[in-house]
Amino acid sequence: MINITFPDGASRQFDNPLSGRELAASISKSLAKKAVAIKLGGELCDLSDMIERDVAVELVMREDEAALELIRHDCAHVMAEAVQELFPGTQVTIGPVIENGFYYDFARDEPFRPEDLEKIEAKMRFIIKRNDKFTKEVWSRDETRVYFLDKGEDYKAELLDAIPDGEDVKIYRQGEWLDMCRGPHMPSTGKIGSGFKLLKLAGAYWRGDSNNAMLQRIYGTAWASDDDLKAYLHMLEEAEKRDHRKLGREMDLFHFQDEGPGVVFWHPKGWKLFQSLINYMRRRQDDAGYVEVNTPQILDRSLWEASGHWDKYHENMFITQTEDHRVFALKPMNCPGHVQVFKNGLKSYRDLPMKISEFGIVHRYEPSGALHGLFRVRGFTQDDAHIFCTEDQITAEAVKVNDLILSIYKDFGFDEVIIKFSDRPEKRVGSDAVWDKAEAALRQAGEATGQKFEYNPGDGAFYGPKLDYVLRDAIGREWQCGTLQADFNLPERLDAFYIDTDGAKHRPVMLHRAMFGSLERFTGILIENHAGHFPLWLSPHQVVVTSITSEANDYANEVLGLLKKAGLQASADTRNEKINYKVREHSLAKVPVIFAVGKREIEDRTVNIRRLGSRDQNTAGLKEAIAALVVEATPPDLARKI
RNA sequence: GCUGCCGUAGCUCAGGGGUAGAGCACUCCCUUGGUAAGGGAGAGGUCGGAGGUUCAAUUCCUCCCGGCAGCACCA
Repeated sequence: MINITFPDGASRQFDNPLSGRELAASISKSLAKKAVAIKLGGELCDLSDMIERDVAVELVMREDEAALELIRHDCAHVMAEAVQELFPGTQVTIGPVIENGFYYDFARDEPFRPEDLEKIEAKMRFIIKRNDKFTKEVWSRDETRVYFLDKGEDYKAELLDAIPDGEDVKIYRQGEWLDMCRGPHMPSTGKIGSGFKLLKLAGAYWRGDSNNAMLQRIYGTAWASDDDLKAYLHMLEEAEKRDHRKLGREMDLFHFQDEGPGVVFWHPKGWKLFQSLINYMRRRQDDAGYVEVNTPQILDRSLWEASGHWDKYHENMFITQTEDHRVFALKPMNCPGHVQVFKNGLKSYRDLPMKISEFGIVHRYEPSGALHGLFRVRGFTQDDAHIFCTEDQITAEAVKVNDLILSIYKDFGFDEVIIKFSDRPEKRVGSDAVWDKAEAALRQAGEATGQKFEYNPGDGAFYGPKLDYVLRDAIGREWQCGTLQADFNLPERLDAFYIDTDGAKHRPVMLHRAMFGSLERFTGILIENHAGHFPLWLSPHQVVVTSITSEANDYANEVLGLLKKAGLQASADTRNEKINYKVREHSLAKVPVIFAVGKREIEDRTVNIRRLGSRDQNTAGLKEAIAALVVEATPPDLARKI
């Protein structure tokens, strides 16, 4: 007797094992038709799988959320068949489901061309229309190996060897074509429907290792319906519109040029925004007891050797040699410099914790392929700080850092923050005993914050474990910005010490921390998060006063003077253009507030106000309008103090 | 760094072995207009760089530089 329970709590008994399909049919014909898979004890399985034990089941319909990954996975198989049919001799490798779609990696000497995607897609639609049944078979290892090697599918044979002993080797057939696969799949290719599209071609290393051969990856997206596909493609277009590289140019914030790959030319407005971030952070850090320093851009090789950076990263450092053959490196990190500040002059336990901060400009020779607008650059500014403290102080200091980070993100409108704990990586400095201590201390500190955190094994810095702060932006993307790292190694390597109550030298612990991380990158994130529509306090160009006729030019300039006197970032547009033209231009430039002044406003000493994103206008007295903007433009931390 | 694609005016892009094109932006003139493009004229280019093939290269080939997508990397 087999006892099957359903999600609604109902249960049914069967005398003999039966398949999911039979179970569905036993309930209703239409259910059997609509079901595409079954969950057995929460695990997604083929409808053809036999139910042989007491289990909780859930039939999965094509429209169900759970079916989406099947649609995508099936789509990957169909794509692989289409590719092998169109391009004989191409080897298949792996084709997993990813967020919003799928990909399949192929091995083929000839590169695929962008126009091939259309042909492949057409072939896929043909295969889907043919509605081939997916059937599962279990093969022996030997016959599977012989089959794929015989077909010239060396990668598949290699994948076979990776399947753990005792696990079945499953083969899924669709018509004439078959693939070794973990499954599950829907009953037939026709269930995929038409809501899919091949998106892009890219190279990808076999098994994600850059020492291996490069395969060709084809990415696709797939959805339950054409409408869902359309919505997704529309979302992609919208995301493209907020691309900070595009907005940076349109809003005249910054530029890049060939002579400086990966380094930013900040324009006046972009720099204003950048300075707003620094000013804000400086106030927050001052309030939190940090002392700001500035340390050299270039330092002798020996210091980087001592810190361990040379050994780990010298290939990624900008190195310079002087006439006297001394080798200097542009700093890739601020920590060694801060240790020098700490070491200069004897420190007492009374000086701890000492929180040294710097808006440190660091340079890293990033691989050319990694560069990406402001998000990945070769020269950037960190809101870096190092807290020199005793082991006993770690928890309290970590909690303070945690609170500060969360408070700061909130001020920028990022309420959703994920925290990740990373422990020792393979490449590291320091003994295991020291790492044991550092990891335990940081983990305990993390727990003391009361925040939940995810575990991210092996991803720590080479000198210590870390807590990373990941924020979620307006369109759901995640950005790792803040970090808090416990370091027992660098103080040792660079011989930092303080005099404790016993009159003897002791090692301090260093907590490395950053909150924005890279100011450049954070600026890019803000641009994309707001799609260029900055809140007033961050906007580098807050108000433009437009004259409606040249008669109003003098008044416009007078208004401008008052705005500036009130500390607002403002300009006047007295050009000989129509108001429509000016409104359009400043709206496109994303100026948050447009004042329009004409005869009426001159007479009444008022301004007509139009806010970005609204077609409505309202008129207000000059003084009142400016006063209201001053309030709105006050940074959130200062507003709290008023 | 790797694979693929790309590089033409400030921007967005068309073109293509035989003296380089459009729209917007820019300059000047007309227009004084009440909330997302008023009209006209003008100026603007070593077609990313260096070699090569050719009577002739912006166009074809090679190398280099830079960008884009993904992979790898990210102290």
